[in-house]
Amino acid sequence: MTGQISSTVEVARRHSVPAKIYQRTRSDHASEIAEDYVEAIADVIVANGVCRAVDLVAHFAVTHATVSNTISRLHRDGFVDTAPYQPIALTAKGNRLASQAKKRHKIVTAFLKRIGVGDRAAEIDSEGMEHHVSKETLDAMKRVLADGLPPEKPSNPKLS
Amino acid sequence: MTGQISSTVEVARRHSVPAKIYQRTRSDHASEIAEDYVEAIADVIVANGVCRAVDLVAHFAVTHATVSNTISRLHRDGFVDTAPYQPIALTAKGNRLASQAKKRHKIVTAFLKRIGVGDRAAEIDSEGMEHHVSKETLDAMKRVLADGLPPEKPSNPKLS
DNA sequence: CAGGAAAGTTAGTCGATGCTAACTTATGCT
DNA sequence: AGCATAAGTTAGCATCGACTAACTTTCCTG
Repeated sequence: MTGQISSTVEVARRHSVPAKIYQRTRSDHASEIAEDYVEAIADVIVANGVCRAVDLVAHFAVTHATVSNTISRLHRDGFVDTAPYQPIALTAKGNRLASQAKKRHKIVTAFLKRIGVGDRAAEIDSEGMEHHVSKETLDAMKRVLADGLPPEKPSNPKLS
Repeated sequence: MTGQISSTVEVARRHSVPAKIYQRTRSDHASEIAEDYVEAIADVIVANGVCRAVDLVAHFAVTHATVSNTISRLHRDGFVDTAPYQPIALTAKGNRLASQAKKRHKIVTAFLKRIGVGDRAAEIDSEGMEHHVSKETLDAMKRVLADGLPPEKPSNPKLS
């Protein structure tokens, strides 16, 4: 999966930024659903004591079959602990991922609200954005929440 | 594709926010790649006069085969205009999407830099985030860029 | 202008994510 | 206890996005 990529990236270095970026974007994709699921599972457990597949069916608006498949993958990848017809629990690994995702999610949501986005849109957008926010950006958001906007950078003095 | 979703969403209304959100996330997914591609194609055309598949191979660090497939889909969906062994042009529809994506991308990048994210991370994160930013959030970003942070909402005065 | 390299296409494969349909297991209610 | 309904699983299919391998077309260069 990495063999001939290096050469392609090599070529791409002549270009502005990209290439590597899209690699990242793609591999992230895989784990986005994992994050969404473990986060949801954690929420349901808090709310109901246990999490059943049917809760996720409702949460994600997909069919039972899809949830079943996805849970299998999560189980295969060590995020959840479950057995046929049993409730779904998080493993340590799953729990770590869930709480990390939740933290990030909260910050992004709070940040969006802080910059003037309405509650509803903030909820929705943070859902999509959270998976693409790097540590650096997250830190910047935290700083803004705590201290407000940083001073404007002197990068465009010639413009004024 | 919509038949039994309505009933599932119905069920989901008992829950907090979700359900519909994830529907959106999924259908967005399809168009994310379309956006990335038309944006890249537009850039390459500006830079080189024409865009060939090989330019996209470099840009996205994927194989020729993948680009070929993707271009076929874009053609099928009316975003690009091309023929075998010919350069790739954007249709009116493709152009519209490209310039819209580019605009959004620029705003997100500028915004991230403004809140203190480094150039490199701003480029990378905006790539992933741009597809998940609603008009409302985009407007909020524009306002911050123009006028700074809005006054803090009176929602948490008890906290201070 | 011929031949080879570069560019592009096609065929076949894989995994993720979704679906429907059909089946099995569990539960709950009378 | 016994059956209907709810919950969960399995099988089979489709699409997308990626890959490799093999082939074809273009185009440049000697």
